[in-house]
Amino acid sequence: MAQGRSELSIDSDRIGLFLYHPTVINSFPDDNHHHHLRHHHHRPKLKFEPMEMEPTTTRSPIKTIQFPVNLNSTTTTTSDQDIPTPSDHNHRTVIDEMDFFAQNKKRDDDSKAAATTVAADRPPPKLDFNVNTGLHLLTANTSSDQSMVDDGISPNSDDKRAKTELAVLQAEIERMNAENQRLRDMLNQVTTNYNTLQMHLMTLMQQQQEREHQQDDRNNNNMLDGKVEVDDNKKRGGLMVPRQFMDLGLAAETEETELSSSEGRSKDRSGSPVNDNGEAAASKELCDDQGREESPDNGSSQGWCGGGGGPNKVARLNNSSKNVDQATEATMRKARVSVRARSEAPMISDGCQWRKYGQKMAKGNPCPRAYYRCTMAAGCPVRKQVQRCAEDRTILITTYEGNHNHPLPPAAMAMASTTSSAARMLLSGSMPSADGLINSNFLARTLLPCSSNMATISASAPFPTVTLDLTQSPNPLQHFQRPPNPFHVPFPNPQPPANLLPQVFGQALYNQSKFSGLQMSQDAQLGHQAVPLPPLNQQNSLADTVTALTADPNFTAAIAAAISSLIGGGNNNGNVAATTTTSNNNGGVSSSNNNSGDNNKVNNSSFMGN
DNA sequence: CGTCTTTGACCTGCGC
DNA sequence: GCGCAGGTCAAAGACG
Repeated sequence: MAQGRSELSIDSDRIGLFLYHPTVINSFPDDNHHHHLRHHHHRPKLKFEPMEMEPTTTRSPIKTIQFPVNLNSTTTTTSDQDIPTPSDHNHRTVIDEMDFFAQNKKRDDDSKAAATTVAADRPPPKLDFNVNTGLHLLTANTSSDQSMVDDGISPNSDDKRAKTELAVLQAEIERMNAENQRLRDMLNQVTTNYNTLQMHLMTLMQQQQEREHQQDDRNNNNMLDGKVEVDDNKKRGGLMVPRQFMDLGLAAETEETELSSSEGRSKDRSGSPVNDNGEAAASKELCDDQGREESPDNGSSQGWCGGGGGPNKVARLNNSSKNVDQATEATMRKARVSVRARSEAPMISDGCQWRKYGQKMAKGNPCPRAYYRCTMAAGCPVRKQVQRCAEDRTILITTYEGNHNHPLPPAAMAMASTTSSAARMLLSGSMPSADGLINSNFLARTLLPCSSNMATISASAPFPTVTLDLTQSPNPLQHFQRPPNPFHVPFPNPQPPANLLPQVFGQALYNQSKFSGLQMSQDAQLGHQAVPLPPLNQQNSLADTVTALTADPNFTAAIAAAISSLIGGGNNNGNVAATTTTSNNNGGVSSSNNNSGDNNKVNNSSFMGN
């Protein structure tokens, strides 16, 4: 809570209309969405065409035929082949399919719905079985079965026809699948780009706020009223979020107020800490004050109920759940999204409220690592670690882990969606591999189009981690990221320390070397540059797209609408789903006895604020 | 007095 | 089995 208060809150509402359409809270819902999207174009055909649509001559015979056939055959046909029983049902289904092909062969005139429906009544033609088999095979995906049945039963001529069509259908299906995959990738790219843009906007706004904030502080030093206002904000704490919800287009006033409040908080904090010793205290203050950059990570762990313990506890929680989900959840829970950003402000708020539950000196870094837990909802599993970069303490490294199990305020959506997207992609790439390796190519290409040097993937880390480096300005957004910032004093060099880049990119390269993606060779070539880059054409096109989008004042609305329509408003759903799962787990999680109580209190307050 | 932060202790996983 | 490091817990203190 305290942090929530002190955090600089950035009104993301202005940035995106996602607010009401949180796209990425949960990875699973997204997956579903993607899946849905994947087949969006074709599925309807599959379901409905067989009966009514097929006959239509307007469509290409191949497309219309393919899916209808598959659907019909899947359930009934499979049984036919497997068990060649002369049951009426089997014949009927076969007949349907047969007629369907017959139509194709004959042409379309006869076809129409009548063909399918009527076919059921007709006696099964001789060839039906063969054709049916072919269809069935397609649906079954097993070529072996197909060949077996075809060879044995069908006459040569018909069999050849069936095979030919089959081959055509298969090719078409493959093509469709490829197209679906492409569409999925495109959607991911668009989503990620959008999220990245949001993050950049947040960063920019934060910097601007810092400026304003400092100016306000100067002014406020002479004006007590200003402080009073700040104090009010502190007391309100959670109200900040509600305000953000309410005022999508917050005026500078709000920001200033929040900023000033954040300063006050930072002061409070600096005073509160009991110092062990001079150095420690100094480092703590430095880290604590500055170490609040966030991005609610939606990593994607539905099952992770966040209760106290580490993976072991997670396992315990998931014991009751499905085994399959276990592995997935565990993997997802491990997925982390790290955000690197320069920030002199005491903290940056993404709209979430956090409670600090621990601090630890990490090896190799003089700055302590702070552990925060999301307190916006009871049992929210999301945690974040905040630590300053050892090489450049002006850089805040915030690592998010877990998935929010509650609706996020608009202010939190930007970071949440960004991190969740990154985590989701990370997981999507890593899931197939047992060792948690990541398809860095895909992810990098997805993340990088907008900012080629912003995103890195680390598979060598204990957990699959995506690092979003906001310390560098992406090409398309340079004008964005580099506003004259008087408060950027400590950072004469906007670029990260020279010794830092090798680590980040070297890791990415190392990871890339592990993968044999389609563009492996390309990445390898790019590897010399230590910057994974997407194909130039893709890069350019995306850059242009991003530029165009940014130029459009309504781009966020357009994107949000498009994505939300595609995803089908999974935001809240995802949250809800996560909540239910979490609630179950919470019992176990509550192992953090006192914490649970604290969380509840905190939650109440936060909700009241909301 | 309630809430939040601090911080030492504890737990767990991992490598040797 | 031991030690190390990361991560978490929870009592105590600080703050409003």
